[in-house]
Amino acid sequence: MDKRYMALGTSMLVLSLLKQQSMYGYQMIRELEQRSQMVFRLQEGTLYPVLHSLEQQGAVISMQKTAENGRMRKYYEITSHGKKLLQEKAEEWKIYETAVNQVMGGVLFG
Amino acid sequence: MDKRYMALGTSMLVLSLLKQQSMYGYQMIRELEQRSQMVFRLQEGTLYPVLHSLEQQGAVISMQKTAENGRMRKYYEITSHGKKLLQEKAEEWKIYETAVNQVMGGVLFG
DNA sequence: TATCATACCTTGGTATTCTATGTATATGTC
DNA sequence: GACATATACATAGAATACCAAGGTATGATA
Repeated sequence: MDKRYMALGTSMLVLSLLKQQSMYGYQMIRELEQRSQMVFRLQEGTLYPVLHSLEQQGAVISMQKTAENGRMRKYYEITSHGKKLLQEKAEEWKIYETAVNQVMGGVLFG
Repeated sequence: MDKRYMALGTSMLVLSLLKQQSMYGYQMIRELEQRSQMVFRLQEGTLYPVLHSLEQQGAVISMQKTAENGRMRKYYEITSHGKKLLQEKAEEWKIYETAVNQVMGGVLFG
């Protein structure tokens, strides 16, 4: 994950994954890589603190489960508060995206 | 300026302003506010260090001028190196923007 | 049994931006 | 003339986001 770009919040991306389905941390890292075509390579040192923080805020809840393969996994589920938070962040992202493109204007080519 | 969002680099926005015309610092702050409809409210404590850093990198050059009103102004001009840098950043921005929208998918509404 | 992939976690550091502050000049207003 | 406001530059210190590097532990593979 490139520091210059991710400051908008790993939390927004994490919440948007969890809105679609409950997941465990390790899985989120793989999912983000896939869905972003390797643009977002989330580090564990980034993700786990973010998850803990989101749980403290009440945006997600966690449940320990033992998978078929015997491994321990900590599944995270988004709460209604988390959904509201995500909605807000998504709106801010749209505003931000528009503003950048407006300023960049002629520089962009696509 | 909201810390969560500007991490992509004030420098990209600054360079894109300077590509269009030479400007002095104070002017850039006003311009960015206008062009982004007040989304980007660059702080002086952010801008000036960025300008100094860009100058050190050779992405811009500065010239002191005294304006008609007698005020001192430090005009900045983008160099060819700066233009190349801007082009790179603009391409990264496009990649990043696409990736976010891909991950966000259903969450976005516009 | 050694190594790899999975799965969790924390500590310490760097980079970016903000807040707060300082200096100085010009302009408008009372 | 005095004072506030806008212009115009600058720096120091704090906050934040993210990463790099390390640790623990289990299951699968060779």
